Amino acid sequence: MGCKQMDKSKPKQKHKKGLWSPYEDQKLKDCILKHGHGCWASVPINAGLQRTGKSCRLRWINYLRPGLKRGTFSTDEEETILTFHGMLGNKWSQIAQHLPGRTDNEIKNHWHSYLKKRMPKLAENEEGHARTYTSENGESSPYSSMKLASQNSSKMDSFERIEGSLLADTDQSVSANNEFARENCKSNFPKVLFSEWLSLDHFNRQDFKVITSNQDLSKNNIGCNDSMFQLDTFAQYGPVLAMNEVITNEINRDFNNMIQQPLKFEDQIFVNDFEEFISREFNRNVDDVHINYIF
DNA sequence: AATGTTCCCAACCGCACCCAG
DNA sequence: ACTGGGTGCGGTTGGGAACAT
Repeated sequence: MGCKQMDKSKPKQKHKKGLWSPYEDQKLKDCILKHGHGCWASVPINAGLQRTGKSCRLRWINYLRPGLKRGTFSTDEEETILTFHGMLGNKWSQIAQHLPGRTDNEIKNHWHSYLKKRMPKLAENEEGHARTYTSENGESSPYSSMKLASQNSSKMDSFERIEGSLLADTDQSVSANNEFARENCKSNFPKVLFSEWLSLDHFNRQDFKVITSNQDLSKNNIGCNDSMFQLDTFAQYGPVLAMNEVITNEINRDFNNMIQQPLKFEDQIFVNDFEEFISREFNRNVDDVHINYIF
């Protein structure tokens, strides 16, 4: 860690609280777009904001970060929340990893506002043949047996494929899941895939190559045959981005300048920069440059 | 229209964890 | 081994919008 930009000799500033103004948002956004966030404690100083680094981080993650979905949750998203809440309990950040563009805070709020209230109904439907599932913290989820029973659903399939080895190795699937989630948080599991302007149908071993800050990995070609979820094979390679090989060589230098460190979730801002960069440099409509998030 | 109540969401708070010194 | 700073997470709260009376 070690935030070298911090000036510890500075007298304690009175930090502003409460809602963020559009002006503050812009300042924070500009600052992070320009410098990245690096050490959050230094962000308010760099941005000239009278906020704590913690507050800046929260504002960025929950509101300003590119790629965030706003608006109401789809039925599919709600289903996902219910499914993973049944498995993980109140592990909002882990649940959020399965809902691209949604934040843990948003999911948590949605849960308390809507989904929790639906639980009694779901539980009623389950009455009589409920096999209560107990999460790691001892919470029982009356609806989770239903969810667990639906492990053949596509969502569960994809989840299990990603976590397959762990789940297969133990009958303590809950702890395995949590262990995986912990590891997943710590690891540099690929967070983003540039599919560029090709559809995923074009996604194959020839078209794509891995770019990484790790030189040892940069030689590897990694691809997949048909679906996004086979990208779990990427996991073993650490931080990766995949993109059309046609543009790879041309942008490699600029890309490496942009990303000096392994990717973190918050580094999606660089992705956004990169998207603009591609569209500008290669005369593509920015709408045709697609980014797919992998969780 | 005025007032009271409920609901939702953004943001804060406190704690745990990690890591460098 | 200990300490202190930074980060991330989950619980909670406060304010404002929407709704009811």
